[in-house]
Amino acid sequence: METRKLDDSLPIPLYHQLYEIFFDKIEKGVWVPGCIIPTESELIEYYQVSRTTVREAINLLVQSGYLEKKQGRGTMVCKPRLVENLNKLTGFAEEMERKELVPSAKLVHVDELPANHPVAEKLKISLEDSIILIKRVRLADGEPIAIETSYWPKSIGEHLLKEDLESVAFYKILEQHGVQLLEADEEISAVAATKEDSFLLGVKEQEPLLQMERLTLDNNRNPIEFARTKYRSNRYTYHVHLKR
Amino acid sequence: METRKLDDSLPIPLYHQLYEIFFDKIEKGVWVPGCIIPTESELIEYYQVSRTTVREAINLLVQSGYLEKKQGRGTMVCKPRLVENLNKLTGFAEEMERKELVPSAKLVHVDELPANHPVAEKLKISLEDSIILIKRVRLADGEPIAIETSYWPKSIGEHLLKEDLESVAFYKILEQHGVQLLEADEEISAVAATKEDSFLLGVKEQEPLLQMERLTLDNNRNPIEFARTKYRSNRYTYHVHLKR
DNA sequence: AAGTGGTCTAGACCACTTA
DNA sequence: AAGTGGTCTAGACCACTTA
Repeated sequence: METRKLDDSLPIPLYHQLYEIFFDKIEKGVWVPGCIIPTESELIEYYQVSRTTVREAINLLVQSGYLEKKQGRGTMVCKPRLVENLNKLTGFAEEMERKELVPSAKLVHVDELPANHPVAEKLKISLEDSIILIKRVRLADGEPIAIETSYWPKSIGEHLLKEDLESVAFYKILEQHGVQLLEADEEISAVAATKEDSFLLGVKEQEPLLQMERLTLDNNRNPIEFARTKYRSNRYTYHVHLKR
Repeated sequence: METRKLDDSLPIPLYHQLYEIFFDKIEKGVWVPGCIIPTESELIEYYQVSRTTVREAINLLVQSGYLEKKQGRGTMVCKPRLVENLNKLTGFAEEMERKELVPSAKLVHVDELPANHPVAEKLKISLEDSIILIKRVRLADGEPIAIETSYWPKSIGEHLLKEDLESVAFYKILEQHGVQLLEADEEISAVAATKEDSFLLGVKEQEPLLQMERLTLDNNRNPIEFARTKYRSNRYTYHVHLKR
């Protein structure tokens, strides 16, 4: 039996106190995912409040995805959301760790490019500056998943070149050097595997690959990275969560 | 003066009819961004409904970011969000209109499938129910861009079948019938064009296409659509905005 | 002081699901 | 047929903003 009750004297609205009580029950597993919670009538009776108050509390939990209502059937506790890390700016390594795969990298090529290179414009590189290119094959549990070609302003890229480029999560390194990532825009398309792609990834030539071009900005909205990553489509799917 | 009124005989809830009226006023600029809309009392008086009904309608618009309430002051129309069209759940037609292209559709196939079809599980279809399949080629400025195969629970799909399937934005139709879209999850991958794809889109066989599989949920988190859309990758790029 | 939206009650009839 | 949540009404008192 539940002991916690509502307190009319608090400045917190009753429906919000109820919301917290319900939230606790879900968190603590008193209300088990997949099960029907008590009916509105029962909650009204038990907590001695009006239907409006019960419904407001429940609606808050429906909106945040903890409960699901079904007319005629009842109100159910949702299974905990599996992901919700979606739409977050992460690097390959972080993403694979989330999926409980072991990320690694095989270095293909490093270069320093002059400021007249096509990507200089995206990176807003000044004419005296130059660009660091790092091309790697990315693996998960030892299996090649993607080819990642990243371009960095020299001031940023220098931090990376001091590290072991085969074992490194670039974004974590940069954050350790005080580079604060803010956001990124990506363009996603489908491309055919070139001869080199097919060699590096072990796929057939012309096989469809998922290509992602990303421009990443720091907290001052200065570009710090342009990257083109081509994924083996049968090994990697891109997830997006959209709201109306 | 406004002429449009509520119709008690419709199967659409009053608060939803009110929501549509208010939505129109915002869309058409009758209620100007930054201005305070009529008070709850005035709306109650004018539309002859209860406060609950007015508040439910307004809350829908607050939730979708069109209105902003302030206790003691009133309810204000929000300034239109500049961008943030990214990561928003829109249909093909809405998306093309935003890009100032003229969207259209060519119907390929319509069908009713039994509840033992593989997508029934995604749509949480009960065994007595069935599934409406609508397959269309989507065009922008008359040029084929994508093949869209959508699956709907019969109760939802029926609304669509009454419409001209070649000229229609499905999501808008559904919203007119009181179906509130909430969110969607998408999986994006690259696939090779099949023989049929190549015929419908006018591309070579095996050419890489960008494939998007979307499961759309309504406000009660019930699935209302599963859709698989294959885009010509040279004509369409998917944009994503990520935050750290 | 007057007017706004915020919270809350008590009640009614309905559509939908389940037994 | 009984029980669920969905919709709707009429009313009350409150906290907050503005004049």
